[in-house]
Amino acid sequence: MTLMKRPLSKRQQTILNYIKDFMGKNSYPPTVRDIQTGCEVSSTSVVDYNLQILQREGYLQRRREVSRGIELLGESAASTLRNLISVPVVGNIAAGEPLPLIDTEQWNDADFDNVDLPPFLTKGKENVFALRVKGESMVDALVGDGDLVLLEPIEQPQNGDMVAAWLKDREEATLKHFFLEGDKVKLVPANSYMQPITVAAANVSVRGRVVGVVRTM
Amino acid sequence: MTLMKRPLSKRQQTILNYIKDFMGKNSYPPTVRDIQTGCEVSSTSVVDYNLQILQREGYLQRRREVSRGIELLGESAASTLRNLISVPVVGNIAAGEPLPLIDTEQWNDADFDNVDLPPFLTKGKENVFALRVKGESMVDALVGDGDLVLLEPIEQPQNGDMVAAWLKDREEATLKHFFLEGDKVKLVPANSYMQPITVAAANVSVRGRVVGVVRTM
DNA sequence: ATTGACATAGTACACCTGTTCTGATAATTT
DNA sequence: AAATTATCAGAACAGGTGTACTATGTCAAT
Repeated sequence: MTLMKRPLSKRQQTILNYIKDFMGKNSYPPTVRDIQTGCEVSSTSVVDYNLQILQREGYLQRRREVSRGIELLGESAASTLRNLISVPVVGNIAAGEPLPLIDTEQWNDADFDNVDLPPFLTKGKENVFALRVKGESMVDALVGDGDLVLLEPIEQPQNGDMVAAWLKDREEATLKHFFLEGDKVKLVPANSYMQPITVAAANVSVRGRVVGVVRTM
Repeated sequence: MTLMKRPLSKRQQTILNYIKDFMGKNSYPPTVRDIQTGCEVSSTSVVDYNLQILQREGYLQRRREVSRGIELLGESAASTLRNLISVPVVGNIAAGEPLPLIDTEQWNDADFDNVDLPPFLTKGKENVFALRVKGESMVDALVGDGDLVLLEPIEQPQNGDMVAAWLKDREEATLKHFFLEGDKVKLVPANSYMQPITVAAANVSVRGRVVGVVRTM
């Protein structure tokens, strides 16, 4: 199963090590000329030549025409850095407060704080966003003040999904399990000690499906 | 103790997020012109101007005359550069089930399932471990079946800490806020609608302090 | 109205940087 | 020995890239 790599020349080893070292120190890759002087090579073309080989042999990836366009691959990549997914905290969720409207297209990360989460929390879903829970009104959903609720923006949930919904007549935001029954919707709290409510379907505006909850103390 | 940073303008936020995003995807920083087009700025000088501010305010470091010479600092770097932290799921927590004893020294990651979490969830604490909640007996702590409770192994909590404790006489595991009152311990549920209990201090075996909760649906 | 700090635009320059070209040298194969 | 391949050297080019300069607009304080 081990990939059979043809052995690297001494110069190629030197260059590869230099790149690792450089990136460890500088947080950006070296230029061809950085490598040239750093490895005491007489010409940029030699560096280019050996970089091509290193790329062909799978040690790194180059982006053509891009300065410092070197990416280390495999073991060479010291640590897998980008396994975190940035999720914008687009607003709050509280019983009496309107749910922020999410426009997936134009949400500009700039406007929001972000939290970085591991992929298993976002389930690989696109466009996951987060709401910060304010107050104790969501205890029936087992979420408390300050919790972060992770939501996937959908409007047509499956029965049983936990959703964030806005109840128009009550002017109330809520987190409940969703069950469509004819032209009515039954909303069931996660805490089974508490009572479900049933409301007209037209009265429920589903803003997203809950994919996770995160709490820090 | 909080550092007083003057708030960033919307454009500065946009640029900062763009850099984070770019570095997450590309393993090298963007150029001024990458930022210009990516953030839809009309001029490189505007990017340069705002980068100077971001540097002055401590969000990043620039290397003069160096292409892509941007290094994110502080939390900005933390989110993109730091690795996920592997946390072992050492066992279950259920009312009627004994809490697994944690031996920090000899726990071998190999023996357990692990979850990879972002650093902000483990608060930089050492030896954080996780317990999987079984059953509905912890609803008073706002955790439900299947939730993951993150714990820092300590035996002497501060008053107010939420702890995982074993009540010897009842043979019961519980998650409650801890308050030492003389030779007794008051255990207060997170859900304030429910009643605290007071037991003899000798009867309480604290196994860890809760630092976070994670739920996926 | 005037000032001044802040923010943005447009343009230009000088150097940086990846790439290419030509040629040479060393190592290996035939 | 000849041919072939691998590696290196030097130079040059074209576009990339950080930076500087001037001008314009915004907005609050004077």
